[in-house]
Amino acid sequence: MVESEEGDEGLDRPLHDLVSYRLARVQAKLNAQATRILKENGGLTLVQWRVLLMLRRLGESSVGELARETQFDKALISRTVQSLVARGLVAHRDNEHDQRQQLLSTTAEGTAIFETAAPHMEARQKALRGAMSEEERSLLFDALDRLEAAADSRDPG
Amino acid sequence: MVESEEGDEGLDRPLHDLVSYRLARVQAKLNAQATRILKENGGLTLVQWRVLLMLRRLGESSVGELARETQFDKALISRTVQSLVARGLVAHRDNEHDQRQQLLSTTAEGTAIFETAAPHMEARQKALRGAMSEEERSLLFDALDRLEAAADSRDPG
DNA sequence: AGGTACTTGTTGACCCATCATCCGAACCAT
DNA sequence: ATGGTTCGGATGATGGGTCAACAAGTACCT
Repeated sequence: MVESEEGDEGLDRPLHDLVSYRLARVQAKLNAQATRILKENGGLTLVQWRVLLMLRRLGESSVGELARETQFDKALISRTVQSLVARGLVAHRDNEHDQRQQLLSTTAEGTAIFETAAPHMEARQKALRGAMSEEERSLLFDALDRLEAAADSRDPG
Repeated sequence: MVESEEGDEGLDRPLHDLVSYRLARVQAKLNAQATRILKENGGLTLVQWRVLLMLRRLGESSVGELARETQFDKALISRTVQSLVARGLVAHRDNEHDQRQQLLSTTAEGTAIFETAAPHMEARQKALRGAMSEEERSLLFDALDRLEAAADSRDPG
């Protein structure tokens, strides 16, 4: 049932020893921090921010493209784009080659809001990178890769 | 506007280089994995699982205690406990010393469901730990600590 | 006792996130 | 062209997660 030496391998460990728990905690905090920064500097939500960021990188793109690139659910992107259009931060025009999709782009106002938030988000990203050395970050990313792989396996046992 | 040497310090990096983004991705996957395992083995949600786990560790406890120990919001715990009571997995009795709180404990059925899920969750936890060496894990945890600290600072610039 | 402040838990509102489903458009067979 | 399949996107439902407001209980203080 369990390897002979470790009766409390999993569930009786203190929470701060559990990988998944620690990651969840840190991620929640990072998320909260980003959310707060965005709220205070332009009033974007995190997903709205990511969409604007991605539009800025890709130029005119469709909902599907944004979903793929941001790795967010297409339903989430669809709703977020609607909110951005409603706020006048994103414009859409028909794609004459495919009536199913609309091509999205940021408006001048969208760019303005983006640029309100951008320096703060850049500073944050820089601070996060600064919390580790190059070596550590590469090690961290490596470990994350392996965790991600472990999370993908269907039966972890 | 930006430090002289690094025009693309933050926002133009590919997403997989962004710490917050990577963590979010991995955490989402781990979460999805745990959610799936629990759904298929007893039908608990992740929060319900954590509550049952904590009750098993702490014995009879209040909503507030559970919130503190799991580090979840008390509102979330409150609602989760309600769902567990509705399903008959958790029992409550009045605390005669403090009329505000009820003391919660798992029922026999709650324990049974917990034990259905437990081996799978243990195996998962073990697999996650196994994805790294002791050294790497300690390094990872260290890095996470610093990220957490960075996330706590109010202005990251 | 009465007043005040703090604690405990519930509720409502809101956003994030995922899943299933549905619809119209597009593509592709025969 | 017509029928089937796939694709792009929208929508509804559900649960996670946070925050603010609130009611009731408790504690303290005089």
